Amino acid sequence: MTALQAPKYKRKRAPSQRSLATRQRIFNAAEQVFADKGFDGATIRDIADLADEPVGSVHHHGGGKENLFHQTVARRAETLASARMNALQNARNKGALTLEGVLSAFVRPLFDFALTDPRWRSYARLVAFVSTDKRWQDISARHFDPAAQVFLKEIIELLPQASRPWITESFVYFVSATLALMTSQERMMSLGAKPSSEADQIAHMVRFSAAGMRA
Amino acid sequence: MTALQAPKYKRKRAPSQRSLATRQRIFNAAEQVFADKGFDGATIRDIADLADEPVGSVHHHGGGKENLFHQTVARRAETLASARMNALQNARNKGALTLEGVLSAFVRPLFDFALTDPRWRSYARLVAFVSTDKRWQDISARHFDPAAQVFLKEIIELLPQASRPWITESFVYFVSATLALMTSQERMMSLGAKPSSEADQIAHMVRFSAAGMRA
DNA sequence: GTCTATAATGAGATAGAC
DNA sequence: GTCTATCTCATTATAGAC
Repeated sequence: MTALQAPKYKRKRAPSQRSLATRQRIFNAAEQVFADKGFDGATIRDIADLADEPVGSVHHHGGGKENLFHQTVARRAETLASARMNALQNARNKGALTLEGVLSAFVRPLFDFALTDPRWRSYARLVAFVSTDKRWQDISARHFDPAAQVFLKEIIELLPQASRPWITESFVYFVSATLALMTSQERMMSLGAKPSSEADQIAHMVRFSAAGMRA
Repeated sequence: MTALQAPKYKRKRAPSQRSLATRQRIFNAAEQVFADKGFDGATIRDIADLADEPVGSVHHHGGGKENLFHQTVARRAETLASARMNALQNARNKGALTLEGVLSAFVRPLFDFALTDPRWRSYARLVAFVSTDKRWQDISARHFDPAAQVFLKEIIELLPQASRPWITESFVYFVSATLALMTSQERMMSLGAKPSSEADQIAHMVRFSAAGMRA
């Protein structure tokens, strides 16, 4: 139940186009509902309604609520990890790496994706849920930690005078600020900030975190 | 249902000692269970079991799940807000305010309380839940924003050259780092940090945030 | 105020016709 | 693969004896 479900032993034949389409609609709906209400707050029925599918269909494709959740997170994880690694490589190619460059490479892909596909915005909130709930630590470790480790290593090289725990703790604060950026727009406004443009906010957050790490 | 329940119109007589005691045990249990599992994940039965009280009793004292949640958050909110204001005043009395001093005054009371009463540790996690879930924005605005506004104003005076949105956004990152400090111990370890002492971590976090704000 | 029993609802999951 | 109907269980909430 903690492992991702193994592929079916032998698939008799390839899934039909229609099957793939409903499958996608179900996962899109699951992504949005889980992002909006969290795992416990979401119900299979919410998802079924949003996908405009019968409840049984959600079970069929998802294999149960928990499994559906796993798969929903996993679906875009690889894409995100690759994009982050690519961004890091691009930053390297442009000359000497800076701390800001590394942090940007970690953050930007998520927001760039969201610009063209709003579904990535839901996925980002979903990532926030997974990252903050101890219950999903396994998922987090499997899908997000590997990339985090690479970035962490890069930061350590850029800050040779800083201690290892300092950098790790700082990195966690950086990630939490990233999640806050994705989820706390209302909170900022309730504290009286006129909303800056998102691009500005990202730049701010990166600057904030980089300065914090160098302290 | 969004407002805190009004005090009973006319209480016939004062609650007995025994009643007050069970009431406290119920709220202590609610605090812990809500902090561990969140609002949706928690059940009245979990709370009743932990308090060693019958389910009906939890309903009687709590007035329904949502009301119980509100009250549980409210119970310590005033104490926390006052302690923060006192800490700020103490910092002022010690001489010129520094940014680090202001941030410490905001963060430390929560951890100081937790040192002598572990229940405050649950409450801290509860605050994290409330602060990150849009659904509880009202509670957050009522109980935590007033103090936040005071601290925000102080920070604005200390950083006259910084823009208002910059400071607000930075403050949100600071708060998110505070919450991460309270909830992400495991995450830091899974990223390979040996745990620093809590006092060190708090000092780190304050230094990180102050440097970020000044950037 | 306390506690037992029970109502009423909504949840996840499954069986089986198509 | 799809979809309807149903099962089973856990939940919140309440009624009413003590």
